[in-house]
Amino acid sequence: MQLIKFAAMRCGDCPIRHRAVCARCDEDEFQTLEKLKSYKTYAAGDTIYWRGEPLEYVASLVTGVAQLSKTLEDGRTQMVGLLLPSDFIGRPGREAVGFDVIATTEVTLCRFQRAPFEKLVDETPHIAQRLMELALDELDAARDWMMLLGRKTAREKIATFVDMLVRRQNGASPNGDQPFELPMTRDQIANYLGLTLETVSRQLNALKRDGVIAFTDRKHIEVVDLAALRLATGDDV
Amino acid sequence: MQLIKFAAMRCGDCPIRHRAVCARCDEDEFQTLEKLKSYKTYAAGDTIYWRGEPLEYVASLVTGVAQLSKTLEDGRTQMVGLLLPSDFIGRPGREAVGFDVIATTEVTLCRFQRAPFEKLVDETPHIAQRLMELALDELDAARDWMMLLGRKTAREKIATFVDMLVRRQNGASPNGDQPFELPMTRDQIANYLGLTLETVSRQLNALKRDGVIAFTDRKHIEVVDLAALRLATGDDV
DNA sequence: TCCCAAACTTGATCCAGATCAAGGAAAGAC
DNA sequence: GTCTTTCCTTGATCTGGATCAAGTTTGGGA
Repeated sequence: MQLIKFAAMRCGDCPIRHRAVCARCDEDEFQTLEKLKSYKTYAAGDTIYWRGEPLEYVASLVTGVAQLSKTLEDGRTQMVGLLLPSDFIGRPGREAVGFDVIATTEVTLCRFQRAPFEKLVDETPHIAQRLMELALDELDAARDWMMLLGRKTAREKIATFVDMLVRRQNGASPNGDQPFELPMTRDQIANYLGLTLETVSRQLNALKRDGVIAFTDRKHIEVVDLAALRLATGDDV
Repeated sequence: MQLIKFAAMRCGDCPIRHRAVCARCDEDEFQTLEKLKSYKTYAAGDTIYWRGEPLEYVASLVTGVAQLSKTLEDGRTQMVGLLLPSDFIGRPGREAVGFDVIATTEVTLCRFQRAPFEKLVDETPHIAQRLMELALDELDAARDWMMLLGRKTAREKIATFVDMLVRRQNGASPNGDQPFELPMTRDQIANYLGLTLETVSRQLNALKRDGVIAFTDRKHIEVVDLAALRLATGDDV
């Protein structure tokens, strides 16, 4: 179990140290955080927070993938956010969240109790600023997603999704054509893109037939023609 | 021309004084803002900022309605935000915006040059906190919009849109069945909801036929049956 | 007052993606 | 190993909303 490994980890060794909410903290501030933090691991499929539930902890996502999901009265669901390592859950001044937070894969969080964390935010401009940046990044991502959901075709949606994973997983690497992981099932992808799982399956296979991508296995994709993929997103350059 | 009227306005008399970015400012802070601010009015249809253009000013929207719009390579467009009075344009640490900002109706902005404003934000926790709150409100709205764009039917989209306008225009009033303004054309509504203008027209008239709403004229709607309207949004309670 | 352009409505037809349906492959469980 | 369940693929059909195509209303300008 990973819990033990993380329980002993010091902030200085943390894999998300330079991207998370604590990115700009100095040694003193880390000392405070060390005392406040606790790790917790969730299995794939576990609900981390229920919509409307009072938020006892805020947290950084250390490893794994989690999703923010909304549900309509009749059960239709839509993912409204995807959390990757270094993303933050919970906001200053918000007692609850307006969506369910669900572990997509196994997930480890670095958690802080909300009340003491908010006190820390008030006293630490570094952290408040970083929190603002993270919120603005999410807002930009949400707006791109609105464009995708409102106006893109199924093929464009899939291409955009694959392109996003390439960018986030390969980081700065130029045009990494090494295989990368699809961290979600077809059903979850459909939920993210406002499609059905059948359409996701068909469009992924269409991109493969057209020589844009290739599968290693069902969960691993390789981009064969990055230019074609970018073109297929429909985005303006 | 309204310019003259606004040019002379003091912050204390401002209609958006208690909701805008300056909501929690004290008398001293207002003195600083008075020196920094300038008003500017745009005609309906004018572009206030172009996507990617360096942002010389940040601003609060004082009167009117503006839209944030994204465009795909082939010209399809999607609104990704709607700015109503007291909403803020431009973010600390962002040099440019990722969308066009367009005046939907005639719009008056209260503008601040970006550099001195950012300096002020750094020195004034009130303003930084308020800016964070505004960003988080926009993020919540964006997420509701993602649900709408990804999973709602045309009728649900229209009902949700009308419901939102009722809530924002009637403010706290219980179930205001006085007529209210549709601040946009059918085409703009379509762009907001990820529909076509024909579908917007058909669904608005369907809601009228079903006795949910009534038209005073093409730009003014009255909610006849608020419970039916809320039901038609498809939202969970 | 009349004209014109923009905004809106309404009808007919089409199609992308949903829905319905039936197997097939992979990954745990025992 | 084999059983079971979950995940994925593929095919057939259906449908909500897009698209195409006329009109109609409205309001602003000369």
